[in-house]
Amino acid sequence: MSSVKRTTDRRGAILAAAGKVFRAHGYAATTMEAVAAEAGVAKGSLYNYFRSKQDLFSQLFAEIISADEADVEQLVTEAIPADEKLQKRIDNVFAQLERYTAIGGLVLEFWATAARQQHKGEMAEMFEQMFSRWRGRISEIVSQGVESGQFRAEIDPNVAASLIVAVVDGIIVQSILDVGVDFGPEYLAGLKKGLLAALTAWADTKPPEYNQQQVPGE
Amino acid sequence: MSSVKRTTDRRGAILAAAGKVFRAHGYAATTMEAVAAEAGVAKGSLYNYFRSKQDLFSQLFAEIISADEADVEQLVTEAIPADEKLQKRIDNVFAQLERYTAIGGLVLEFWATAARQQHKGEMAEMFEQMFSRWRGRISEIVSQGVESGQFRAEIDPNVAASLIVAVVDGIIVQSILDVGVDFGPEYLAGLKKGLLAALTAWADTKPPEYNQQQVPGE
Amino acid sequence: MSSVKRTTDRRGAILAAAGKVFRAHGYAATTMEAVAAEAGVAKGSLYNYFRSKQDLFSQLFAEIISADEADVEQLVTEAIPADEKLQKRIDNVFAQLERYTAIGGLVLEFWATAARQQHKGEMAEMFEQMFSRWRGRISEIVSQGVESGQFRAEIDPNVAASLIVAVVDGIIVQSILDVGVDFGPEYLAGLKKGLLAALTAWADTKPPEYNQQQVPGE
Amino acid sequence: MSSVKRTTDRRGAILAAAGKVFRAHGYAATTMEAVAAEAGVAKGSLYNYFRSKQDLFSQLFAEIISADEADVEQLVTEAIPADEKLQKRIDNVFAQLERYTAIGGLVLEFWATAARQQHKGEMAEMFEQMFSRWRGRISEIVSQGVESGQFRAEIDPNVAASLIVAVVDGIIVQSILDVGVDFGPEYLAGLKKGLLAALTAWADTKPPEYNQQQVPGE
DNA sequence: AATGAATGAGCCTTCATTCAT
DNA sequence: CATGAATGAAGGCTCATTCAT
Repeated sequence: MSSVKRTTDRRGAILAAAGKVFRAHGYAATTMEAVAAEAGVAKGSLYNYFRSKQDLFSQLFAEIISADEADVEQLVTEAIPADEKLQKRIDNVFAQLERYTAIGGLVLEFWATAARQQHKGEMAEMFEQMFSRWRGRISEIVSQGVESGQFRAEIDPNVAASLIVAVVDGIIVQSILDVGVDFGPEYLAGLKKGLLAALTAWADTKPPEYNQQQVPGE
Repeated sequence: MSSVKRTTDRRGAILAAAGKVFRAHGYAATTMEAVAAEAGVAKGSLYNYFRSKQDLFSQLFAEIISADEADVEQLVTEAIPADEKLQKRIDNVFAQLERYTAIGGLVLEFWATAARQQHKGEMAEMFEQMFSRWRGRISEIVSQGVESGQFRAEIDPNVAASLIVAVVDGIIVQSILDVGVDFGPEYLAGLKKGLLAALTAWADTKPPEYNQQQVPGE
Repeated sequence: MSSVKRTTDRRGAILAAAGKVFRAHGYAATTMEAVAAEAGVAKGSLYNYFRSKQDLFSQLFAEIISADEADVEQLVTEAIPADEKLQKRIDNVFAQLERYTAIGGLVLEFWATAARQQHKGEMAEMFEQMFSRWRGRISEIVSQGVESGQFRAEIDPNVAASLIVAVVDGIIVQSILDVGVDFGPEYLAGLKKGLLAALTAWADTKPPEYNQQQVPGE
Repeated sequence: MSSVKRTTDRRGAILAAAGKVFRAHGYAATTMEAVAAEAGVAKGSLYNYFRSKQDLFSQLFAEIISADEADVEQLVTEAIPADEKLQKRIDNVFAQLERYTAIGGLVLEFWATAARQQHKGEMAEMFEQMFSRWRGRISEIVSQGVESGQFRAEIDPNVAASLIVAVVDGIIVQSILDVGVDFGPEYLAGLKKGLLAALTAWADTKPPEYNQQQVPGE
């Protein structure tokens, strides 16, 4: 019933091939020929489905992002305490760290090379939306926790959400760059404990004393 | 009076120009011609100082990293409490967010495009060292805090350090991607408070229940 | 009627154009652009048929050599006396002096410029084979003459063949270098007479007294 | 008395270095930098002695040719029979085959690459003169032999000389191209015997029957 | 829709030559 | 005369894109 679909799902095949090749070689070093070869089609055929290399990349990116949507959407609506929701989200990220690393690789790829030029606007928007959605969901969860009294009242859910997203992104970056961190159970436990502690406890801080430095070519 | 020798310092000029152009256009989209023009030298002159485009990029990257060294090194040895050290480091990052964003951009650039190809090994090593150093320093600070009783004893300084680095990196990434976050005083305060709370308080956590999903082209 | 298939035969056209341009300007001074222009194709098209300039040159050379094969091969098997075979071969060379000059030019070109670098081995082999074949054929003819009693028995067919090839090559070289020799009928006659005389007569010789001299840069 | 000269014989040093490098790498693949390095001077200094790369090559070539002059000049005037003179000349060539190979290599180099472009005329002239002189000297020797009755009267000294030069050139070419010939004593003996036989005997020949063939790009 | 040969703009790199010191 | 950094023209090669079949 569903197997007849495959016969001519050229677009999907190309997209999959593109994902593979872009991740392996990077945007710039990926040739349309390589994508075609991986997809098992002729070079010219690519242009029947995508206007250009840029376009292929953009659509691939959009595809990946939208696939991530449903997954997270459901979390917010579940009927469990906020702290468990957070932990569950973290667990998800770690369980799919490999997957997020792959996506993240494409993100970097994208940012670094493709986002410039013409599509800049269109792409920046995609990024912003993706992050907003993320942040929004986390923010809701934190709000729920604050309202239920689980989390401290002084907490600004938006700031907290931004920071939580930042940790996760930072972890993904470290994973992508393969920087020698062992993301084992202790790491995961440490992260969760730290996070909840930060949301339930609160500490005093000092105001900063600024100083500056130069970067070449600034 | 000390050194009127460097009448022009071509190498520095080229490096500065390269930093500017690479950051503006990305590695792949940067032409040697553009760098030369920006530096105010002839195209051929670049090759009197750098063997290739790759080499130029690598040396630029190395330059930037090494410039960051001294800056952070001193922090560890200062005679102030661990929590203040951490806050100071955070303050520094925020104060120089623009600078770190620039560096980070180059890092992404680097990872995404330049690190592949031949120099992969050499470059991966540079990355790993950079992160290790970072982590190492933070880890020392956390250790100091644990020893002095400021921070909770259960904390694993290495895990904590990794996480702290992750937050900071995540923030830098968000800054680079310009994702709509306002890194104002509240954000800074929120971060510092959360951080210290996490280090001084401690919470209970739940074990994860895993689930998986696919990425196109895997 | 037999093959309307090769509507354009790009490869052949490029090869022909390359032969023309290489001969006219030499390997180093020949640009791919010039070859493309001469062939009436776009610069990039050359690389659909030949991997590189070197490759183009090599294939051109191979083509020319192989074209020369059949021509000479038949001579050995013809049912005429050895002396006539030799004369016929000489006649052929003279009749096609222009052609051989062209080939020779490419050979010099080749030796002087292209054979260095990477393909040295592959190319040296081509040379050696070409010469061996030549020599082998002449050697056979001389052998036939010696066996039939036409030529003197003391003659070593291999040495004789080498020398005959040398004269012919020398003539081609002079023709290539355009050194002011008139290759008219008298010259041809003189060569043939001298050759046959040398093979039928035999003279006394003296042992050499050696002396040496220097070349700059040795 | 003569050793003070060396102190500043920069020109000679450069010339020697050029000979070495040109022979090793070929004209096109030789950089002025390499010549300078080999000569132990700075790149710019070359231009104090030679107008250009071409000029350097030309002067090197002229130098080598003129060095060959004296050597052969004396032979003609010696008071020995013509056949011995010829044999002596042949012996000389063989004794110095290595040297002639070196020169020949430069000749090919020159012809193949440098002779084109502007200096074509000047260079062609040098070639022609070199060959003429060669031929002239041999021609004289043959004349002497014909006059003294040693050689046959029907022989045209000019044609004979051309042919003798051709053999020698052919041998040098084979030596340069390193084509698998063993230039041992038998080869030398065979050459000398054949040569003298050709000059003292005489044979009947047949008129040629022409046929043609094509070269790609003609 | 599929194909893949053809295209040509564009880029990195080399190197002979110049010239200020 | 010596030096070597600076120059810039020139060329080989790649590859996204087009288009005739």
